[in-house]
Amino acid sequence: MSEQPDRAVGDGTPPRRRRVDARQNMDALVAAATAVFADEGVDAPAKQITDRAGLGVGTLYRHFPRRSDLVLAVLRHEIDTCADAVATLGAAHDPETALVAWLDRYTALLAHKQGLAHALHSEDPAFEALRGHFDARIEPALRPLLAAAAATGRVRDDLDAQELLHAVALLCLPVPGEEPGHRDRRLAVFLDGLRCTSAGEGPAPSPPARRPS
Amino acid sequence: MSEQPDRAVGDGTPPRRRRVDARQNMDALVAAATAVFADEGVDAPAKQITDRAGLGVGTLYRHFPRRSDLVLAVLRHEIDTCADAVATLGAAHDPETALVAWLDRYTALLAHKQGLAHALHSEDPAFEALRGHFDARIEPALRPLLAAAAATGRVRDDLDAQELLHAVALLCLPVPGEEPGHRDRRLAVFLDGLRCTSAGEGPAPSPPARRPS
DNA sequence: GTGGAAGCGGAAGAGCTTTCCGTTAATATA
DNA sequence: TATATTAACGGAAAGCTCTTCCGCTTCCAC
Repeated sequence: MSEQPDRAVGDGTPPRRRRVDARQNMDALVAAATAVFADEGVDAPAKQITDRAGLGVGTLYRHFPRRSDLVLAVLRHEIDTCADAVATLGAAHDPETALVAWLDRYTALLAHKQGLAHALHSEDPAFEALRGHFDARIEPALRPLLAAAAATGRVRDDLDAQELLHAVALLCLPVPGEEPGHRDRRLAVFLDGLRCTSAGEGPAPSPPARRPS
Repeated sequence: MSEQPDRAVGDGTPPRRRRVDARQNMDALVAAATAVFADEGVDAPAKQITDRAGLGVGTLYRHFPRRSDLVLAVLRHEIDTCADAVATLGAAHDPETALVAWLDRYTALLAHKQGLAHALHSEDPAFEALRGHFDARIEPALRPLLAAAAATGRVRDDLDAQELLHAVALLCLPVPGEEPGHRDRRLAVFLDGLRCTSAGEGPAPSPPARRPS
């Protein structure tokens, strides 16, 4: 939640401030990356970012050794804001309404930040830190809201917060040639599935899940 | 559905047979690719495939200029078999049961062939041919079955075959650290959403879809 | 057989990520 | 202010990939 500290913390390391030019360069890189990611997605070449920031590649890698460190720096604030929205919505609406409204907020984040949904599902270990922060902030925020909604009996309770987040994120992935409305429609179908089960305790009435091969 | 012809077809091109060594090499490449894809997914380096086949990279690119040409050669038979299963299931069951059973078959294909689901959603133009064949074979097969199921009134009719295929394929994508059962559970939720709407004509009762930004 | 085209192999070129280290310049200290 | 220290910079270079290209080889029709 906090930015990287400007001082080394903990055990007796000498208290040396981070150089201010270093801090400025980091900020310039984040600003450049924000612009480039918006134009070309999170897979844009590193060179493009460093050129835009007027810095060398070495500097980029010094501050952001893995790609997700940079993506995370760009998105940290928005991810946190999305997580914090759970509390606001939960206070203003009944649990079911709040859940749906928050999921709407969540899909907006995924849809608006081109490449975020994709990065979250990348097998590439370079994106681990991003997934880590995402899970650490979003999942704990959603959990109580989902539990409250399930307690009303109008939302199924056999899916945990993690699964719900993953499912929705998958459905937000862009499909190459598709029309714009499709994403919303498949999300609507999924949400209906999330609600229509009236069973309070037992397993969902859908066909038994197949064992994965 | 058919393999590439051994003779040039159509307009007056001279009728020259494909050389038999070329044919053998193509087969060797497909066999090698099948093995490598199974081990490492469809993104495995080309070198690995040619080494396994004992051929040069030039030969690979001569026969399969784009990656999806190779993926397609590896999977063509299984995709076609899956498409053909629609007719069999449709003849043996009522439409709703047949639809669910076929979707089960479809998810098995996506889950079993590591990387297929991912390749289908890749932005990379190198996978266009694969998507093309997929859409050309699978979508027309599913369409009448979905229409029949919708006609029973027990399956919603506001989603076309293409959208259904895409949605299910997205939900089949692997999520990096997740437990095996999750995929089946989110599919089950989606299927419930596909069924629970009793409205015959009107739009689904879920909240209005937001415009994508 | 033999001529010519189809096909082969791997070198070469281009693009990318990531590392490394000589140089530059910010900061602490006097 | 002057100087020593060292964090931080920049870009060359290494390493990986995909893709193209072209001289050489092999097959096939005649």
